Amino acid sequence: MESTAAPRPAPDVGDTLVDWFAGAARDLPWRRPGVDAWAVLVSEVMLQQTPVARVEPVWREWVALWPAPAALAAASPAEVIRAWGKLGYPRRALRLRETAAALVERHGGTVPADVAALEALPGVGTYTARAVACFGHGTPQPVVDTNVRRVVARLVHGRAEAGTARASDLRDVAALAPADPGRAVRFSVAVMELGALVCVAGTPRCTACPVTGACAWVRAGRPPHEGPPRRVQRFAGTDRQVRGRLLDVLRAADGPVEAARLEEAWDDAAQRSRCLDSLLVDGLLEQLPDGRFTLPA
DNA sequence: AAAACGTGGTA
DNA sequence: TTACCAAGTTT
Repeated sequence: MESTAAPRPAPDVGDTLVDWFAGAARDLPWRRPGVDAWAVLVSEVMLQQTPVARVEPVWREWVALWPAPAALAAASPAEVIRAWGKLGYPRRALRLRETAAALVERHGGTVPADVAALEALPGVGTYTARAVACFGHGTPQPVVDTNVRRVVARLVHGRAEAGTARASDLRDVAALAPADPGRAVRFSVAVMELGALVCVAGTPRCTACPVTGACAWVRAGRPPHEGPPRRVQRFAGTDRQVRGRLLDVLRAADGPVEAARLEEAWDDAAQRSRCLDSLLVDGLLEQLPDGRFTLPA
């Protein structure tokens, strides 16, 4: 016992974040009460590398069209690819449909809460599996996405940027989580939200941060990133752009299209042909006996 | 383990 | 205008 005024113990970081989240959280549709694990799974897959603002309208459409795994499993690839719109990485749409079929076959048309069972689903990796268990089923799970890796890098390790994903990230967030299960669940979203709104990649808003007093990076004087700059992947001129253009033609068309129509989408014949092939291999496209191309029925 | 995989908003 | 970057997964 100190005889003088003891310094007030720093409030627990986990609890502080949960309390901050209560007032600062965005009102996102998949966070509303009554949203089931399937709808959460759909949102998580759509949110893989795609910003919230673009996901919202498409997510509403999907959960209205296909409110359960069985409904999506019964849809055709063509319907699913069209409904995916321009969210990007359309293989996600196909995999989500495959996941729906797997849920019907292996889990009675329901979404399991077990992380290993979730990770066994196509297009569901370590992040998504934990996110679905945690946010979809209310099972406390440490969750590590790009936001969390950045928050951990700064708050815990005092580094400006997260490097490549490390196995220790999971342990690092888990160490901050409140013991109470309900609060632990909210903590997992709260850390992501902090990374999305405050501890952002560009210019972090440390003055608005609820845990700036506990931040190792701030304490170190916000040192800049050391090491090689992370290079951003090019897009213009890549096969990704060509595939996007090609698929865009098919999505817009009412039915099968002539090969000539696709030639207008990209000049380089060799690249166009290569991309057409890869789209066929991926099951995003189909070629009819008459040579025309179509979305897979 | 690096690279592929879409798209569009923002600084 | 270019460059960064957004709730990753797969090969």
